[in-house]
Amino acid sequence: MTSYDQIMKLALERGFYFPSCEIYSDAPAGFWEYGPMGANMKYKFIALWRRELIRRDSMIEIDGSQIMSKSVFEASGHLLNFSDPLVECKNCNSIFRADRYISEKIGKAIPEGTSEIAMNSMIAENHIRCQNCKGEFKPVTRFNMMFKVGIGSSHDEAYLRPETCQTIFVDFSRVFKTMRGKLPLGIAQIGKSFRNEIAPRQSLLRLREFYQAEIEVFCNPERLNEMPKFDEVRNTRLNLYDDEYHRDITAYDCLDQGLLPNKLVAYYLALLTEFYGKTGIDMKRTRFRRLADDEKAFYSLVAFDFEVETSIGWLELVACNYRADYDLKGHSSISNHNLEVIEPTNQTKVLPHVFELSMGIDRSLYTILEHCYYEDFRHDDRVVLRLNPYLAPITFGVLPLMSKTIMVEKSRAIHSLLKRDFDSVYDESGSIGRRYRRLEEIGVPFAITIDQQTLVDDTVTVRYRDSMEQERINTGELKKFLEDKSAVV
RNA sequence: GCGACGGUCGUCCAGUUUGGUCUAGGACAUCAGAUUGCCAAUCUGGUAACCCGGGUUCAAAUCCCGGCCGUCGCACCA
Repeated sequence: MTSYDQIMKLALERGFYFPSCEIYSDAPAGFWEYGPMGANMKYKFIALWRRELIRRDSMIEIDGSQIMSKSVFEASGHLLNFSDPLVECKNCNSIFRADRYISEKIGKAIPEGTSEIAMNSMIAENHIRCQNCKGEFKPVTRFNMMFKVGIGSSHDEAYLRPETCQTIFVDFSRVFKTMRGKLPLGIAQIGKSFRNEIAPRQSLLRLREFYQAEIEVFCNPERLNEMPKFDEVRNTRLNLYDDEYHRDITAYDCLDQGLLPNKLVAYYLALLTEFYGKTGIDMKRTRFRRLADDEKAFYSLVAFDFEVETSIGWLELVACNYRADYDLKGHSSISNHNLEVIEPTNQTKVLPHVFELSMGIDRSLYTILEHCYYEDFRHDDRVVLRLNPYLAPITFGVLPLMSKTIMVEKSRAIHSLLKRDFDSVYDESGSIGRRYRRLEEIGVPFAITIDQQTLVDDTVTVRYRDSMEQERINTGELKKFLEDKSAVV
């Protein structure tokens, strides 16, 4: 069984995630639910993200609408660019990407933005037919990956946002003013985005409805190397990959050797590296890959994907795009609002540029599960999810050594003292060994066991998931003990 | 979206070839009880499934058609 299958099995059996609407046979692909364990883990992942990125860098966070008006996506370019021209064979229904197919057949490049009409004439003039069955093609159509929705009784045209950042851009002016912003400023958002993928696959890795955590750093393009806080991360080590690997190289050296364009970009890539280092992902299996021009999104000037190696290959977790003034310029022009801000040092107006860190939460959670999954062949092949305590969906379990004794009553009392401060479970069912194994499998880092001695001196044992070692703790000190042990370090 | 293959308890699998013996079987998991009392012990009992819709037939998990989902390949992935 591959690692992906093992994680899938664990997710289904233990309530991390499972298909949406699964009791109905018309449940569409690409929609998944987080069960109790997955939802808890997601909350903790977000808490870590806030701590290590938002608070650390003094960013500000908003929470915007998922449905946005048509004009937003005219301005953002998604109505035009976020779609593919397709041709379909009348005979065998094969579907091809129209521009690429024509260009392949006539040996000439088809420019972006070529109209459907023009492409239809090219097909006719060059007698292009289906390569599978020689059938004729239906007229070229466009498939837009945004979900269209109708608002109100008149069904006014609007769309589910295909990326969370568009709300940040349209809110930028008000947020910047009301929060007394100064460049560079990170504005962040966590939420759902929606893309009508043609073929969603692999559970959490390619969804039609998914969580993003996006950070848009607004900056003055003239001052990308004025970053005093860069010194905090100058020795942070990154893995870069362009034509060749540059492993374990400090942020400072990346700049020095011209591998990264400026201090602002280097600073945020380093910050992101430090964040992911705390998630339990094996950083030796990660890299920032610089994208070639033909791989980049239409709005991106320079792009680095933060990728991680998993059982199904390299997986993109974060897209880091230098979007320049693409978005603010577009929104400014379509909305007729001036989105420039004042640069305080010389009182000049500037339209900020944007460097974006666009993180896929679902993919990140999957990767954490996979990298933390461990089969301990020295102890009955036990399965241990070695999650960092601050990301574990459950922090501890309370277990009476024996059921049907006064230990049960004592255990419940101890659980009551702690359950409001932590995510926890109480379990008296089955042998003590079986209960430890159940907790290990869902990554519970600590097991508190109430035994004979507890009744005598009010101490309990705390068992560590990974080492299986135990230590005795006074019940009065448990809360502090657990807080200390599950703190982010 | 195309093509190939597949879909049976929470999970994995048997049964489908050759329709009836399937009131659908097993393992693990889970629940209750007994027993034990610090690392998946044992025993007893229980809960629990034929992806959905239509068709053929005296009879469908099994054959046929359509849909949905999954895996892989192609294409797609702003």
